Amino acid sequence: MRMTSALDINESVWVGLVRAHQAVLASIETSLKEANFPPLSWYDVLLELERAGADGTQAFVLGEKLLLPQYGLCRLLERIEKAGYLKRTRCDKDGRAQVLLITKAGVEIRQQIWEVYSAAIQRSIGQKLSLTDAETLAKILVQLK
Amino acid sequence: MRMTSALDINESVWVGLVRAHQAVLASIETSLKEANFPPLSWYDVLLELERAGADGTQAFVLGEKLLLPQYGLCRLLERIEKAGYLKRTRCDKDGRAQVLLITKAGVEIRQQIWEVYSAAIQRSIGQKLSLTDAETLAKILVQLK
DNA sequence: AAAGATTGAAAATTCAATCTTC
DNA sequence: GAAGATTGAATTTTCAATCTTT
Repeated sequence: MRMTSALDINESVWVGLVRAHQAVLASIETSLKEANFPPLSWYDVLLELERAGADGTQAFVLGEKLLLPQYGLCRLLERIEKAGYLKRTRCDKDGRAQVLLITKAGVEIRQQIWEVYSAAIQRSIGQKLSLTDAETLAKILVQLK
Repeated sequence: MRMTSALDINESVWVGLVRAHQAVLASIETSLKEANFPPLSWYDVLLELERAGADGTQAFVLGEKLLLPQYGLCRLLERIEKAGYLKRTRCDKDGRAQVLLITKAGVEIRQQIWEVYSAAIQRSIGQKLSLTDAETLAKILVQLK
């Protein structure tokens, strides 16, 4: 009789990671879409800008944090700005760079999105895992970064 | 002193899931791109077709397995067929349906992709987790489906 | 030249139909 | 009418430049 090899277990982890990620993500994106809210990527941007406060954030710093390619960030910011949730301004210190500021409307939508978003997280994670399994999971996942 | 609430832990799980997934995925996609191989979605299709054997697979069954929307599957199959890795044929039993067959070239590329793919999995998972952590992780992730 | 940002064109994804067969 | 598949148009993503400032 054959034992499960170390090779197989890593494949199982990957398959599990893909399935779990896509299940939770689908649940979240469906909730957002039903509420007529923008996609999750907008939330990530708005949260970072809100955390940065009145000084704003440099665009390229945001890009590094969110692991977005230059053009990806640029086009994402274009759309969010067009929707009125952020402002892009030239940086005083460095003419090449941009400083990003969240608008009042941006703060409001971020809060509204969070209500739907966090409820979806509770539904798709909180209701499926025991507290101890959730804690164990969070601890192990950190090692994969 | 404040305890971590059950609410917070679920957020941590979600953040961990997103980060871990994207780290491993990035490693895999980078390896595939370096080797000039098609994206991962092609692999999933080819693997299913290879498993199905000489009888092939009905397209809509594949779509359900891979959780793809009708149009998404249709356009994916278009591209893979155009690359010569599968054939789409009308189903005898049901004129609405399609039977998919992997080609010889498809079998070959699937095998080549797997060599790169599995190596990337070992690097981004196997080298970061102990065997027991990997086993625990796989077990807990299944519950999130 | 390097860093930060932008853009045109191509490819992929999505939405909302539509088409064909049952 | 419903199931399976396709398609036109719109949006988003990607690649490969290009532009501006340091």
